Amino acid sequence: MADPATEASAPTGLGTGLQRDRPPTIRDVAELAGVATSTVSRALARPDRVNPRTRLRIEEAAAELNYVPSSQARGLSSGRTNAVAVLVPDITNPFYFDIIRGTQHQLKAAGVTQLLVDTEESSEMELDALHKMRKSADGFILAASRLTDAQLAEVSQSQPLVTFNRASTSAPTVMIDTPSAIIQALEHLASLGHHKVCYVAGPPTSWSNQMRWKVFEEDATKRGMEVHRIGPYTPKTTSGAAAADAAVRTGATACIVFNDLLAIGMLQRLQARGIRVPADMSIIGSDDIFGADFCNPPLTTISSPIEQAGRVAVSMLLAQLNPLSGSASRQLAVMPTHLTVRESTGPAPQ
Amino acid sequence: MADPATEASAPTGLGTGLQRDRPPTIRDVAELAGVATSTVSRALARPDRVNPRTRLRIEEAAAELNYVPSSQARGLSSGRTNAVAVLVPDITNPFYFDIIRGTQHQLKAAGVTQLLVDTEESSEMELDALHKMRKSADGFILAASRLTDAQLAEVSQSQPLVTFNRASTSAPTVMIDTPSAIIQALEHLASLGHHKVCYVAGPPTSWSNQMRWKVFEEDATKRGMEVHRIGPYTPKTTSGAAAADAAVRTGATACIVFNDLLAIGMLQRLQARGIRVPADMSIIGSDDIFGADFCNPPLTTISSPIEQAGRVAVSMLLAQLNPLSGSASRQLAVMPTHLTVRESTGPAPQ
DNA sequence: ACGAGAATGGCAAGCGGTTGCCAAAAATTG
DNA sequence: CAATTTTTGGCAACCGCTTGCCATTCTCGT
Repeated sequence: MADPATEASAPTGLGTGLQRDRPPTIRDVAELAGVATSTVSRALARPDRVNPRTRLRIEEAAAELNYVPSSQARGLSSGRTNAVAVLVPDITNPFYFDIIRGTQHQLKAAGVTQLLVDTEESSEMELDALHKMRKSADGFILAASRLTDAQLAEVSQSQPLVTFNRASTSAPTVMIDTPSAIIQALEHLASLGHHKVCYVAGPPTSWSNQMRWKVFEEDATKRGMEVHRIGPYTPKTTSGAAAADAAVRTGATACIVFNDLLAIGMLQRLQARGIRVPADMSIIGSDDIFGADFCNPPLTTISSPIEQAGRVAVSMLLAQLNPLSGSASRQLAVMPTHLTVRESTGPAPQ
Repeated sequence: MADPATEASAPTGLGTGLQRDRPPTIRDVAELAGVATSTVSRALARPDRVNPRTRLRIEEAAAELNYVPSSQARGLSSGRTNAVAVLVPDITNPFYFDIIRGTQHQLKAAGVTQLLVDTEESSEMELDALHKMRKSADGFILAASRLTDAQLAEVSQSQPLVTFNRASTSAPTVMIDTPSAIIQALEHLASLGHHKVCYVAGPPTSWSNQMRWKVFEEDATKRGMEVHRIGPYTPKTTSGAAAADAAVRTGATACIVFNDLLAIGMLQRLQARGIRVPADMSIIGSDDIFGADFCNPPLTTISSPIEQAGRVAVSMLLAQLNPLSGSASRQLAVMPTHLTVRESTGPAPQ
């Protein structure tokens, strides 16, 4: 610019030009540093595209003005939003808190904003969010998606996403090694002498629920156990009572329960009814949520690094967003599981 | 525009112009509806500023194109972002889950996006987030803010915010009625014959911690009780062990604990040490978090409608953002508390 | 010392909306 | 039926930043 106004810039403010009335823009920085806005922009985005000396000047100017770029404007022109939406079926469920924690952590590390959405176990809300936010998020993480394969395939075509605990051929996925987990659990029960086992089912639309049942049935049958199944139940502690009653009625001596929430609810009901756990009935939960270690009795459950899963999901998504040269990004991550034996399982009665 | 291109618009797409290659903009809608972009914008924002017939045409066009306005662009030009940031000290803490749930719920109802931030109990991170996000959020909800009064005052000057569980004269606040809660708890203990009571303190920077202690000391002294105080402890179950040991050492027969997390941790430790609760020692927690009802023994605790508090906070913030004519917005909401007596409290020993 | 190529930085055209201002059209009034 | 007021809708200037393209300026090689 021709204006030599470089230093006579702030008759309004007090002191060094801080405390303008209006938040500083890139233009203010440019002016203070005596360069063009484009240069400022580049200095901030690709520091090596600019002379170190200039960059320094710009950085000082930015610091002095206390400049913060507008993510809005940046997004508008660049097309990126620097935000990722995390869709969970139920904010209320402690299980998802772990994954939220994981994603939050990793996203923050990458300087990306997390947009948290509760889809209320509904595929419609899920689709809706996916649609409405397509412009405000660069990518999505779908935890325990309720979408059909077809929907998932379609959606994943138009926007980067990774699914968690929901197999998909169309999008990168991070999964919990459920089959192994169920087998470990059955092995544990078998070793305790249980012959009649019952699967307490969760939401029918849950992929992992289906998966668990499938493996359960296969493996338990293979072991020559008497197999029962009850449910579906809403995965909340409040559904535990009904589940407990139904479980008792099957005559099974051990239950593998869709998740810990439901399992804890069952524990409460069984205790209320005077049915001793594990003396009369063994209970195995799944997820090892907060509380599983201090409920009464402490719950034997299938543990896995959920929080880490969240982090991995983010990594996979970010890899998809900024494809690095060379290495194709991973399409599938399987998180290991292990059985955490506590006090809700014991030898079969008799 | 003079171009009579109104209907020859989509030689690229298939069928009715859906499925363009590029997401439709307001311009596409305008063209399809045969109006100016400004009209489309108004039709969507202030429907009564536009002729019902025109509006209908526009809505149809928008629907056909599957148009979703870009929040980025909208934000850029309007200055509003339609997002609110919720800052919590620790995502890991179930207490905050409840409030997050509440804010999430109410924000969604208002069509506002929630930006969740974990400040890791640090005032620096809090300030930083406040600063960095000032452009990307219309307002802030600070849960259990760690800022000093001065910082809070300064920040609240430049951006709309409401604090939760942190008194402030400079910003609207929603609080838990702690004094009443503590008094109820002490009353309960007194009625059970306890004379030696101990306050188990949480983070020194926590305003509510200070508040609780103050009321505790006053009221317990007034009742002629022997008052002890231990801590500070990190409000996590893992700190419970140390807290339990220290508590035992004071000789107190009952503890009021900063929060449930810590209380549950203490319960575990006491059990491990063979100290019976409540026979040997009574424990009262605070917050009634998930798990307080099924830990062992179930925890007597101070309950309050946390989730509702989150909703109220959002309402107060939104009222601040869209000042309705007339009614000045509320500056303070105090959520009621009550003691939920479960099994961790009982008669004093002897 | 001269010319080629690399490094640096400016120009300006957007990105997709919003909104103040104004003109045309419609409704109301005398 | 003309004059006036109210609606309705278009124009165009931004909002703050990014980026393709091009003009300078540096660096070197010879």
